[in-house]
Amino acid sequence: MKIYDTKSRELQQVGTTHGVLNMYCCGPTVYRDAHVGNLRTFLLSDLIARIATLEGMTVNAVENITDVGHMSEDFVEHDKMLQQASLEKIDPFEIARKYEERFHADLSRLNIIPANHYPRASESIQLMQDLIQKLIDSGFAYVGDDGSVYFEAQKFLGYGAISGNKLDSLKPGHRYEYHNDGAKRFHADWALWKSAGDRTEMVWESPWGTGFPGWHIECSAMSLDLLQGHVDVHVGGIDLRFPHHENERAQSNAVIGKEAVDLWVHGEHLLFEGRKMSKSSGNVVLVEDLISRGIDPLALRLCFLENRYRSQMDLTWDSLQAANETLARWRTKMSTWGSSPEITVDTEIEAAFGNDLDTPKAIIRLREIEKSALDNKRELFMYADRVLGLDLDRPDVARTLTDQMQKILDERTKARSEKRWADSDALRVQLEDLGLHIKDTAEGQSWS
RNA sequence: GGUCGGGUGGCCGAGAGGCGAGGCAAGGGACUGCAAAUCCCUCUACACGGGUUCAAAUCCCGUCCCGACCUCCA
Repeated sequence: MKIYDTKSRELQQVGTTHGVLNMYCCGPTVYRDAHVGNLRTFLLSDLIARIATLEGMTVNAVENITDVGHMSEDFVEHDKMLQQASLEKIDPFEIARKYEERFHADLSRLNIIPANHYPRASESIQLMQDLIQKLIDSGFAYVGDDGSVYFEAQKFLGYGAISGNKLDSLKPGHRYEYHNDGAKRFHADWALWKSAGDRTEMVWESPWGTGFPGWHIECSAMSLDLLQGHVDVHVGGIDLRFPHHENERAQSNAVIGKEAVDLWVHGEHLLFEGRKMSKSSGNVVLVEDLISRGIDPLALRLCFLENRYRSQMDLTWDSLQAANETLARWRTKMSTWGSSPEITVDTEIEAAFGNDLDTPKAIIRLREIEKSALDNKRELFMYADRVLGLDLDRPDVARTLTDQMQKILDERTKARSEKRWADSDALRVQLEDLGLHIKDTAEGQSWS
């Protein structure tokens, strides 16, 4: 399979190390629920893993859980984990565990296959300290007079290769208020270890005093450790391209003396009703919100798959509704096409998957197959679903009827047999108001 | 100011020099007691101005507009 690499800005063949595809994905920060935009990125790593598996590779996927650190890059008092903890009046670690659990539940509702490892930043402190020490020893990092340890950006040649930013053109304080506190030697230097200051929660002892890790170091530490020093594919949201991935690359490469990551893959952002989904825009949508509107979470997955992962996509309630109906129609048709669990490879779909995850094309092909006269539609759909993960072979769930529903259904059967159409129509409206879909056929009415 | 990516029919969205993707919505038809579901049909576009070419939505130049990132973010 080929995929677009942000660093080289072209399609690259996905490779393996000793026969295993080592993939690292920047995971969630667990101080709140992941919204559907966050989930789009995690779907991206799921797609890569599924396609690689389908192509016969073995996948070793790591996704970190950020439960400490990075939200306080510049303002200690604004640490989001600690803020949320004081808001919910529980221990910050409990907050982290709570939202981590909910994160896994959301992944499962979107049929995202779990990664092999979910390392927590808070449990990788020693790894990070080891890495920081190595960076100090090799002259890439220094201890500031504020007790924090900083990475010296200018020491790493090639800084900016992923984002295209150059150190010279990074203006200090272009969008944020730059505090020259004197500890950093250069404005683009970043903290590897932050001095605790007044903080008493989520802090650790270190050779440089009590403190907590900077945001970027956790990904270097965990990926180098769990993936034996080499990442074949590194996944994350487009916003992480700079500074997070730029800094991560500098740290990792400085430690191992070579390129730690082969391919950098970035997922574009999700807009909702025309605007970037974010807390500040007030348009955050959770998986819960879909469910409460009667939309199958896998309809969201279908919406995502109908758009290229590298394009910003505008999600709307209309598109979710349309996907929900398409999904229902496909499942109904699948059940009329038999019950075989067999798959048949469709070469067009196979090629689309291998060509930079062209799931939109795969879905177009699926619609074509749906309307065709082929007699192995089910097998072709089953094949596509290995990657699409839409549970296309899920049987219709039998609805449980309430006594009231059963009573109205019985009345309507009677009315229909007596050709009292006005009564029949009125009863149908009643049933529909109760949430049933009524179909009248030659054999009588059916409901779902 | 720097770095990315865009502007395609009522809407969403592929395509990347020549055969008008597809979906949603809408309208018409078949089916139905009427519906629903399903199936069939219909409509049609490439931001603007130049240029290259036998041929441009696609390439080149210019203009306008939009979004993202530039030290919080998936």
